[in-house]
Amino acid sequence: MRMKQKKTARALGRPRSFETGKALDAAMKVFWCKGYEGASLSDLTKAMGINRPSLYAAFGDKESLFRKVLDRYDKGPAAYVREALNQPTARAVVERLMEGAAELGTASSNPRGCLFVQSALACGDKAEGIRNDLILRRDAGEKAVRLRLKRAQAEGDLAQDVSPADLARYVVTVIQGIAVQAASGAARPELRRVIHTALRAWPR
Amino acid sequence: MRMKQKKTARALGRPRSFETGKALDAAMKVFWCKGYEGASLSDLTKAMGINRPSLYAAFGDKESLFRKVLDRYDKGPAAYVREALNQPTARAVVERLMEGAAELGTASSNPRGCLFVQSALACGDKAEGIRNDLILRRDAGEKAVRLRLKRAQAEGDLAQDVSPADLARYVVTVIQGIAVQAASGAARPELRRVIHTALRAWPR
DNA sequence: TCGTTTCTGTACCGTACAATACAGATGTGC
DNA sequence: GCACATCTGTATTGTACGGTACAGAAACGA
Repeated sequence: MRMKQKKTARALGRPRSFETGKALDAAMKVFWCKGYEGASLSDLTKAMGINRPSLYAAFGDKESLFRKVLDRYDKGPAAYVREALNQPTARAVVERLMEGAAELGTASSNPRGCLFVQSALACGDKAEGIRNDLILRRDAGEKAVRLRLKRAQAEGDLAQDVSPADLARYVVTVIQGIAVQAASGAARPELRRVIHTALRAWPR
Repeated sequence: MRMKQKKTARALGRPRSFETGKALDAAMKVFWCKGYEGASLSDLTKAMGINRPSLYAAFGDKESLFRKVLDRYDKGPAAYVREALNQPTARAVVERLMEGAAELGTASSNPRGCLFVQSALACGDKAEGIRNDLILRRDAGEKAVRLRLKRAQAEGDLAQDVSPADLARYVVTVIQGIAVQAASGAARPELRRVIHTALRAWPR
């Protein structure tokens, strides 16, 4: 019936004392450093600068908050993936993917490594849903690379005798290895040399 | 003074109702599946078939138990590394390393993935000591590969214009990527094709 | 048989966890 | 100014965690 009160989302009641975006970024860093299980609600509320009931009212429980953080990671730190997939050639796509992973994993403004890889590789029973979600997200990334390589093949940009599926899986494997290396403290120049070596496998 | 009572280690007092080796293997699988933090003492005692005070008497606290498990993993499931390093050529060494990682990570008799990689990539504050220990063990593996490649170079088995350090780090990165893939459910044939692709980077 | 030593099993401790109840604070609309 | 809606802060809940006290059981030597 009435369709007027949705425009400006007027604040009714006491306004929030924090920005949800900033709070999610703070939560992201905590999860990124400590993993899903390793991050306690006290860690989170302390980093976000809010207290527990506010967190629950704004983001739901810990699992719901983590999923919101994952979505934000997708659009923020992990946006380099989309940018890389838009490169004109398959070779450039893969180069940018690997370089982006190395840059993100070693950036001083972020925790090290990759949130998708290290949040719940192995976990207790309570976090299995999260773990499976992360597996799905990693698989989605691999599929996107595979489809991009298939397109490249259709465009004549990639030799017909290579398997886009195999090449995509190799690329994703190297990227995940880079994430582990970054989380273990590898420096960016070392990872650049790893990428240089990895690209020697490019089909010729 | 007297040096007689050490030969047969005669059992004094009530004997153990379990074999420490079997119990450690059971604990290994729990840590392998759930990670260091995700494995609770209840999970461990249930899988090991012993109760809590027996665990503490035999293995110390959780951290001490985990370190004993790591040592056993080194001599058991991870023994393929030493075997691979003994291959006659650098190329064979690297092939066996990658294949061993894929086989171990996807063996039906084991949990998936690699204990060293997924036990504590990211963790809470209490487990940081464990995390650092695992980083040191991974670094030690990389150093072993590097030294083996250096030896190969000295033996004329590896071209002089390649960097053993860079190549070793690439190999370890691929292996760690394989571990992530295996933990995420990748099948062995897929990983074999990843290895085939990865080996195309071998210096020619 | 008895004393000693070591292991087993139950029951428990203090702590930290994720999640919430409740009261007071702070804003909007009328 | 007043009712209402929403957020904040303290204080608390029940539960699961890692770790342990204590009593009884099972082996040995004398």
